[in-house]
Amino acid sequence: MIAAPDRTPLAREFFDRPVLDVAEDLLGRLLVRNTSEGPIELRLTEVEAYAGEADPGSHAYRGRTPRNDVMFGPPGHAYVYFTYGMWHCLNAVCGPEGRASGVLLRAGEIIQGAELARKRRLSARNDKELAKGPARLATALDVDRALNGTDLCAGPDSPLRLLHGVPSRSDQVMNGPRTGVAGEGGVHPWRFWIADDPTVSPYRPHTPRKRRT
DNA sequence: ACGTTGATTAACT
DNA sequence: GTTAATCAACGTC
Repeated sequence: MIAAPDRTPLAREFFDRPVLDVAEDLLGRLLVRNTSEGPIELRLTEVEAYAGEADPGSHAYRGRTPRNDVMFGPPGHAYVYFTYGMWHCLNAVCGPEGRASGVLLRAGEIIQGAELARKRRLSARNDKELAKGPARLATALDVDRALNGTDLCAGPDSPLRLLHGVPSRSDQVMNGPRTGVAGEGGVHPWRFWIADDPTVSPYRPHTPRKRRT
């Protein structure tokens, strides 16, 4: 007998904790996107923690700007940023207000609305690739900066929410270095994923860019 | 391995 | 005000 996942939203207090605790605890939870065509639901399988202004890997490292403003606000809200001229990535803001920590939602398994996700991810060769990577996840769920600042703890009519779902057992949670983070920020094993899950993205080390002369 | 693409920001005038 | 380097990535080669 398998218990049905808990479909109540995560409470504000869930996010108002140290970011590493929140990151690990988010694995197995449900991310629900209400689109005009219907809901898309995703079970989180991979995340990364970003620890505020002291973290060289964080957008907040150089202080508060219009772009990262949401990270400095109250926990439990969505921080969506645009990167590489093409893609969006989705984070959940954590910790006490002003701390500017957050969890990047890197990958997941689409468990409902796959037909809607496939329409947005035409290059995906199979359903396991629909949300295998942070920009793929955002694309599959039709997340862009219009959703920046969305309250993830709100009611069922909200466009983007995080529900309790079925949290992963701690003995299935792996951790290691973050993807693509250079220098001292790269030493922290702050990437968390569910062991042996086929929707987890491959690890990619930081690639230094060529300096233009 | 390489090209794509544009917001953001530091470093200039 | 203007410029140029940077960037938590993906798709195609």
